[in-house]
Amino acid sequence: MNKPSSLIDVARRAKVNISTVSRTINQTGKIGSETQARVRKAMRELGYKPNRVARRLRTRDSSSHLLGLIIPNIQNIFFADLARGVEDVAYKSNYAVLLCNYDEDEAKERFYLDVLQSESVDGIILPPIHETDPAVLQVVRNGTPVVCVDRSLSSGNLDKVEVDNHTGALKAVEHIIARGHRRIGLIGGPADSSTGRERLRGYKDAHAQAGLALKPELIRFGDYKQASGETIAHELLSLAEPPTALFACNGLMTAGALEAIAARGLKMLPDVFNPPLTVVRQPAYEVGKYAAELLLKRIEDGKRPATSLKLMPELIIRKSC
Amino acid sequence: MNKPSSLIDVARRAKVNISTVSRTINQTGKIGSETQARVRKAMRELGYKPNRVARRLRTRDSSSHLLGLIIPNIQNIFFADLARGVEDVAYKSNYAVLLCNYDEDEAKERFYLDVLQSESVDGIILPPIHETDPAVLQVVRNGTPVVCVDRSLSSGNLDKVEVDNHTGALKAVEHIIARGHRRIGLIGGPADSSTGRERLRGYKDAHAQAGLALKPELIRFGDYKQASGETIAHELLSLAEPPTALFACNGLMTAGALEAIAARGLKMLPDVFNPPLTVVRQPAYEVGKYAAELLLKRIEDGKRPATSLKLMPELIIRKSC
DNA sequence: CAAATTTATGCAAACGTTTGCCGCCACCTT
DNA sequence: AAGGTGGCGGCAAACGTTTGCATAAATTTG
Repeated sequence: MNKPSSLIDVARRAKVNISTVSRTINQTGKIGSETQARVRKAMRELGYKPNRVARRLRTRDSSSHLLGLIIPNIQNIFFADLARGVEDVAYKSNYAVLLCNYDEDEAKERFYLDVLQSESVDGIILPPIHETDPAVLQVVRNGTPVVCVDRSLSSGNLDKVEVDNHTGALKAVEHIIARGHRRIGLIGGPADSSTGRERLRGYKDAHAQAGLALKPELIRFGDYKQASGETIAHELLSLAEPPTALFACNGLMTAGALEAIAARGLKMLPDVFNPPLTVVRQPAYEVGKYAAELLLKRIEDGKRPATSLKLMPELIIRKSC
Repeated sequence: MNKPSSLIDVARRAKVNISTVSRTINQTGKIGSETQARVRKAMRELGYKPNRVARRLRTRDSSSHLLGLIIPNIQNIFFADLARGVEDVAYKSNYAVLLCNYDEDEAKERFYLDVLQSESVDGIILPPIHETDPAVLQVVRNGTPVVCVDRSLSSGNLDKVEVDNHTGALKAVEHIIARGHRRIGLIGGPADSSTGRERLRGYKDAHAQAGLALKPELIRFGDYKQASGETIAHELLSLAEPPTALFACNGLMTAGALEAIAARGLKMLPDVFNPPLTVVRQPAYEVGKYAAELLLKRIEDGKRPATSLKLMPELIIRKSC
């Protein structure tokens, strides 16, 4: 219950002014070495810990050592990995991370953007809710450094780090084709998401490269949630001429599709339909890591040109399930 | 780049003193309704957002509207779910959550405890690194509300919410026994973790209840990581008289065990060894939710008696893999 | 050796709130 | 008519820092 010691306590004990203490801590200004030693000793004896809140209030520009991370849902492994990447580089630079889940809910996103600004975070990392997100643009206009991840913002040239979804899908479908499949079902992402569109493009390009015609009945769009993967898989497998392989556009829909396959598995001869499970590993941790690095650089130098990173996903080829 | 408006700006525009504005916002003190209306109008017009940092600096006691959450690793689904539970109730009460991953590293834990105190969080939720965690006790002594989750702290009667690991393991092993298994391999948690010990006790009690003798060679301890699950599963399956079922003490070790089984699956006749995959679902989200609720209550009333919740895990019975 | 410069430290304002205290006004009560 | 009461709102201090400016001492310079 004893309240923590402040600069004043340290100053009193070291018989100096508080500004001297502040300057020894921050290594700013000229302070004699013997004075510094005395101050340090006092700090040690009192167990002094600087108050980040006061510091944050005082210094408008950077140095608040706090980052904001706004993501749809931490329960999604992609964002958990991403968050971990952010947190790791933040920790290395003595930054803490304020985590916000916004559930693709614009009201929640706005609330958190307000909170983060109100907390004077040094910068914010987030996947914009859609390509022209006015709330985010407002924040950028306020001068808060922002790095976009996963998705991007059409206007405003911001730092961003994305995954090359087109190439990822392309390689995956190429691989499926190479394994001899000719009828590949697509469980796509929402048509209005950039990630969904890019993956669709990869699917189509792979077909084009192989000289394979697209079969419209094999192409369906879900909403990135498990249930839709299951539904669509059922639909596809119920076709008169079902696909011999499926390409699902994210992890949750893949899980749903596997449920569907398992449910039908009993009724089907295993070799009639034995889908090879190959996954496109999103470099989520790396996305977070690079985003945080970019953000820290921008915090240090607000004038540097915006850089845009595109990370390549990895194709992981597994045996059939 | 325009700096945000402050109480002063609002006060000027509404032609009142800043204290009047503050009091209208916080609904404290007596302010006439027409004055309030004028103030609100000014706030709206200026797009005023209160500065949480200044507020936090000023008010030592509670009302900083910030919670700290320190967990081993957000990539662990258990903690991701827990974090989500915390965040959801925090959001409902207009709190934000500062997330810290400490990786079971004491230095990191100390760093983050310092940061959280330095940020004047209203309270902290964490699984203590071990049962007598001096750093955490120090924080408690400083008067910061703390709620323990998952594991508990031996001394200091704190609010805590845990999972009933003993019953969970007991029910799971009972279920396995009921399915006719007599040789059940245990892939246990670390012997020095309370969760590991409790689950071991459940395993043993289930055997005792069924009048089954324990076979020491079937009981092995891992470290809750995937690799150890795989290694131990291989060991167990290599025994002259292998177990007919396995009970792994957490999700990652289960995954490792499944890898091992899959790797051997080709060489084994499927009906010789066909482990039923039944899982004990930890109510992680609920743990986080209740912990946050407890914490908010304690923030409101520091004198309330410490309450201790024990949540029951759910046995989810699946078909064999 | 006086003047100019550098070095080391103190002083006090500012960041944006909250809040105890005081005063004003209007309305009752004797 | 004098005093009391209560509603309303202003004044200013405080929270713990950082930092521009002033100043004293020490050092270099001409």
